[in-house]
Amino acid sequence: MPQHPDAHTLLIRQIESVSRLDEEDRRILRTMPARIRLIRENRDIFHEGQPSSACCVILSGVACRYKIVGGGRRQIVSFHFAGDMPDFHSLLLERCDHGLSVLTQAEVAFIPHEAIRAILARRPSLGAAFHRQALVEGSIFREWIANIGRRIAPERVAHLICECFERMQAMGLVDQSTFALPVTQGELGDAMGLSNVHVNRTMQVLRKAELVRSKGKIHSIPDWPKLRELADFDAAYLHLLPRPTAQFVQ
Amino acid sequence: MPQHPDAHTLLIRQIESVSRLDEEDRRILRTMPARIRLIRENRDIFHEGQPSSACCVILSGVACRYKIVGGGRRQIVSFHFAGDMPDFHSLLLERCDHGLSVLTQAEVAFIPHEAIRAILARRPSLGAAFHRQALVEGSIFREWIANIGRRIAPERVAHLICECFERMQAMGLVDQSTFALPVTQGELGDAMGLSNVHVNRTMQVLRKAELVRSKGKIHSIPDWPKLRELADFDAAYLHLLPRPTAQFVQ
DNA sequence: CGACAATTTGATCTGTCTCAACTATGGTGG
DNA sequence: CCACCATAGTTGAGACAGATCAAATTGTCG
Repeated sequence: MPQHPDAHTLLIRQIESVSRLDEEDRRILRTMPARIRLIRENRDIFHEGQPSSACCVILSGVACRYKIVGGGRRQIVSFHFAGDMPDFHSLLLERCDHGLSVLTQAEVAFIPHEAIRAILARRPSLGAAFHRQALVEGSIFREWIANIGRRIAPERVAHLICECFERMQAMGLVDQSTFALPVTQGELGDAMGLSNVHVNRTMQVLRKAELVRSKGKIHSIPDWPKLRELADFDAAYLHLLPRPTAQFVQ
Repeated sequence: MPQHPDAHTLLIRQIESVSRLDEEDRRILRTMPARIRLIRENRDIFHEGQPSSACCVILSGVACRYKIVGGGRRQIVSFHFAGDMPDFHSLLLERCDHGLSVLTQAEVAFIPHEAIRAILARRPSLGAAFHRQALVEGSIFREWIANIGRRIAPERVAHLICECFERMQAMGLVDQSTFALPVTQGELGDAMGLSNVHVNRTMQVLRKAELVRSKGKIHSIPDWPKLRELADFDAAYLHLLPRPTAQFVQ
């Protein structure tokens, strides 16, 4: 299964989708030790309240952060793909206010806090890069708030699809207009504040309008401008850097 | 009107509600130049897309960040009170993806980016404090996502009230169980993804249940445990430090 | 006192949820 | 290779939370 670049390459690629690094930054990032673990579908990487002594990097598969609100309802607050470090915050915040779990089988690398602290102390430019990551993450959260608060279901689902597409594209996880989003409709619903049933009906609408074509969990977007328009999607909030020299050939 | 501590004191108080600073940190923060402006009700401090060369600190009044989604619907993504610096991100992110406006007349201090960059370069501990701020902000955003996505109106409104209460209390803006939230019901609705009408009806429910008592925009909470329970509110996500030695006497 | 904004009330409409059944689909063991 | 099972997707019917529209009432402030 490990048919993908190593942990450091993925992490660096992800950071560089948003921040500029120089050769020395990359070199130092590569000095961090990483322990790899394979995690089975639907397992938690950590759960709410749990302290931790390492940050993780998703190498393959999809993870999500979620909160459980009164009555056991679940809200997914973010999705994470290869290269993402969903729990940098554990380095600076003691109590974790949410869970992190894996929606598909996934490989995950763990980097000890001390290793990260060490490189941050040594290289302020990396501190700034991680700080920028946190700010971009905040920006994405704001967009989700607007999406859930003020958009009706079709726009909302379309918007999420656009976001996943753009983020995965930045990581080289998209082939043409086709990408894998191995997430059930129920999970999509938990992310968008909708029921699984309504996500299903909404997806049908999008498919009938030829805005999305799906077989199983592989989706393709035949008409990006039209989807984008329906979704009211503007990628600016992702703060992606213009693609470097454009070769993500692994 | 300026019946409040100065910009630096407020900013320091706010940072210290979440991060530990030492004497030297505080001293250095006080060296930053701040230009004060009085901003009239409902004016923008900046709007989406606008670049900026200073960060602002709210000294009095209430500000909010908002996004406009297709069709002109507005979503407020955060409220800001005295001491808050709602646009630290402008230091590290070029394009701003949202607007910042003032809901009441407000005094706002502007601190030039260079001044902030200078102190961050000089004092890594302050960099970490601002980084922590960003992470806490992210945590609050996540809670808003869960609140809007998965809670029904009464819980949702109650939760927002709890959050404002706690945050304002941490800044010494609460008297007993009474605090001023000078925000219209329409604005509350824009923050919670509800209509003004429905906020109105929901507030009536809360009042009838004796969970909130309001005269105008002054609210008090007669039974905190009960409100907290209805709201499913757990302040952990605010990551507030245990109140220092407890004297916020200005 | 007048004017304007905010709150409140009523009536109606609609998006989305819930519940429940049914149908694909993919993985597993015989 | 197929039968079986569990999981996810799909469909239908009914209920309800919350939106919308419009009017009336209550501040609030010059």
